[in-house]
Amino acid sequence: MSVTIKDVAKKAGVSPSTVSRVLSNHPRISAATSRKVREIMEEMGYHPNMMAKSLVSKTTKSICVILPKPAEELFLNLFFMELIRGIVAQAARSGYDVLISSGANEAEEVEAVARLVNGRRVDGAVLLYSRKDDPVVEFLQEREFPFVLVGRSERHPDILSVDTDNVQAAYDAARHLISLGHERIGFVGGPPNMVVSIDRMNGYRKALEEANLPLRQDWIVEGEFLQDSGYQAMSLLMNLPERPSGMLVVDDFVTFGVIRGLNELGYRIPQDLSIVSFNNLAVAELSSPPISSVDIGSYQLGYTASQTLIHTVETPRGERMPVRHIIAHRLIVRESSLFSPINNI
Amino acid sequence: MSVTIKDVAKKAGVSPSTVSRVLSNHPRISAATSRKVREIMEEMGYHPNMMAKSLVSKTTKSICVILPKPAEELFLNLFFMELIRGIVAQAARSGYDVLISSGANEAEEVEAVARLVNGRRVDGAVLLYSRKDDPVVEFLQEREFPFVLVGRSERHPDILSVDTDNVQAAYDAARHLISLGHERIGFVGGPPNMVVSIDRMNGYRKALEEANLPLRQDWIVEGEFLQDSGYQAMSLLMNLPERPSGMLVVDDFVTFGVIRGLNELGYRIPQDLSIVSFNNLAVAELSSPPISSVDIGSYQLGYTASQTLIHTVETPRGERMPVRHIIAHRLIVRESSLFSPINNI
DNA sequence: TTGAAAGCGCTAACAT
DNA sequence: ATGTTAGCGCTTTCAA
Repeated sequence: MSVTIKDVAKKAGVSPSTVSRVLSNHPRISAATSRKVREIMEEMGYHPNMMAKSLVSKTTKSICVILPKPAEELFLNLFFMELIRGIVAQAARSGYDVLISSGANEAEEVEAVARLVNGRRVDGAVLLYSRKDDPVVEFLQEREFPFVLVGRSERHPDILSVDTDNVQAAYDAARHLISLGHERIGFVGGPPNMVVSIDRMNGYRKALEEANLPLRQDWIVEGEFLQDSGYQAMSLLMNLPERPSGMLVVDDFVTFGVIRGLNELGYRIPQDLSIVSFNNLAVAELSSPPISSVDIGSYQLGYTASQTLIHTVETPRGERMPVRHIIAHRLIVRESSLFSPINNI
Repeated sequence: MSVTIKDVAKKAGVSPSTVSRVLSNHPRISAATSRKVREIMEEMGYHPNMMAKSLVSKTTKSICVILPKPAEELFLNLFFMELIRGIVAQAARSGYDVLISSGANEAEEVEAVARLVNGRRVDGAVLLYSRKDDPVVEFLQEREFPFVLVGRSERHPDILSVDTDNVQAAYDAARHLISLGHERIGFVGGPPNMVVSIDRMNGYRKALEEANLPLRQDWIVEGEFLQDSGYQAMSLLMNLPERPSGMLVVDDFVTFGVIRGLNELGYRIPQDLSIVSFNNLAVAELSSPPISSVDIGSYQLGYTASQTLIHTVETPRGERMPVRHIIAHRLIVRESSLFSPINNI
C-alpha cells in the first residue's frame, strides 16, 4: 500500500530509527544522511502516518470545538462562523487540526465531547459559550481535560477562558446613547440563561444608574426574539405612554427582528428609536439603516482561544495556568444611532 | 495511565482478543463472557483508544470539510454554517467525526487538505463549493481520494456530488416574477468564477427567453456586491431610461446590499422593484421587507453530502459510483415580491 | 552518529 | 468459544 518509514529506510540503506530521527530533526544526525533520507522520502512520496505517530506520542495534534445546539440561539450562527474561522486559522498555524462536534441537546453534547475525550482523539477542547450551568464544562473540569471557554462561567470563574468584557461593552454602548442626549433607554436581551445576556444587561444597568436615568422594567425585553415575538414586543414597547428613545439590543440578528417590527409599525430609525447593537456581524453594515454595533472581534476571540488552548495543552500539567483573556471591543457607530433627541425637542 | 484492553482482559481473566471481540460484537462469543467483560469495562472506566484502532483498521472514522477562503465570498458564511450543521449531524449519526480545515488562499487550501489526506487522518472529504477550476478537486481526483462536492464541477461532471438544480431554481424564481406580470427583470449575480453564479444566471436567461422577454445586458450585474459597489450598481441600474421592475439576486446577503442601496436612493420594495433572492437564510425572514427567497435546503445539502460521502467511503473501491444528488428547492414568497406591476399601470 | 529491539493499544488470522 | 501470535507505522531507550 502506502509507503512507510521502513520502505524509506530500506531504500536509503539506513535503519527506520534514523529515518524517524531525520523526520523529527534530531540533533545528532549527520547532515549527509539527513539530506539523503529527505531526498528519498520526496522521491518515494513518503508522508508520515499521523495515527501511528499519535499512538506512540500520546498526542493527537488536534483540538475540538463544541458547537452549541442551534435551536434557541440560531441567531449566533454568523458569530460562530467567524469564531471558527479564527480557531481554524490559528490551529493550522500551530500545526493542529480542528474537529467540530455538536449535539441536538445538552446530553448529546456531553456525549459527543465524551466520545472525543475518552477515545483520546483530541488534546483539548474549545467551548463556544456558556450557559449558567453547563454540563460540558462540568464534564471537562472533572476529567481535568484541557479546555478553553469562549465566554465566562459563573460557577467556575477561574477557568481558562477568552472573553469580551461584556459589562463594559454594554456600558460603552449605553454611554454612547446617553452622550447623544437620550434619557429613556431600553434593552433587548437574549436568552436569560446565557452569561452574555446577563453581562450586557448589567453593563446597561450600570450606565443608566450612573447617569441617574430611569431604569424601567417595561423597557427591558428578554428572550427569543426573532420573528413574531419581536413584532409583539416592539408593539408593546412603543405603545407605552412613556416610550424609550434609544435601545440596546443584544445581537445584530435580534436587531433585525426589532427593526422589522418597527418598520411594520411605521416607526423610523433612528428618529423614533435609536439602536445600538452588539457583535458587529457582516449584516450590521448591510442593514437599512446600517446598525451601530459593538465589534467584539469574533475572529480574534477564536484565534486567541485556539492559541491559549494549544499553549496549555503543550504545557506540562503542573505548570498550567487558568488565565482569562479579555479581547478589546469597540463601538462602530452607524446610522441606526446617528440621531440626537435633544435637537428634536 | 489510561486503562487498556489488556488491563480489562487481565481483570476479567480472559485474553485481550476476547475483549476486542466483545467490543466489536463478534458473533461467536458467549453471552456470559460478553456480559462479564462489559461489566469490567464499565467498572474500570475503559474506553477504546481510537488511534490504536485506526492504525490497525486503516480507517479513521472521520471526514473533513474544506472551508473555502472567506475573502470574496464572505456572504456565504451563514450558508456554510447551516451546511456544516447538516454535515456534522449526519456524520455523528454514522459514527464519524468531522475535521474542519481551510486556507487563506487556494494554495493553502490544497496544502491543508493534502496534510489531512497524506497523513491519513481522514477517510473522505467534503468540498463546500466549486470554482470553475478548483485545484482541490484536481488534487483529490488525482489521488482517487473519496470526496463529495457540494455544488457542481464543470470540468468533472461525473463526480460524487450533492447540489441544487440552480438552473431550475432560478428559472422558477423568474417564472414567479413573470407570473406576477413583470416584463422587465434584472439579475444580480455573484462572483462569475463560481459555478452557482453561472447556473442561476442561465436559469434566469432561460425563463426570460421562453417568455419572450427582453434580456438586457445592462440589467445584469455581476460580482462582489456588499457595500459601496452595491449602492453604485443600484444607482446605475435604477437611473436607466428603462429600468427593471423585478430582479433576481443570487444570495440573501447580497440582497441586503441591494435593499440598502435602494433605500438610500429612496426606492420602495416591492413597489419600485420586486426582488426574489436565493438560499433563504435566516436573515431573509428578518429583513424589512422580508425577502422572497428560494430555499435550497442548506442543512439538507450538508446532511446528504455527509451521507453519500460516508456511504462511498464504506463501499469497496471498485463498486463506488459517482452519483449526483439533487436536493429539492422551493420558493418562499414573502413581501419583497408581493406586488404586481400590472395593477399598477 | 547510527542500529536493534521493544512497545504504543488494538485487531485478525490461525490454532485449539 | 477462546487463546496465541503477529503485526499496523511509528518513537525511543539502550548499545555499539
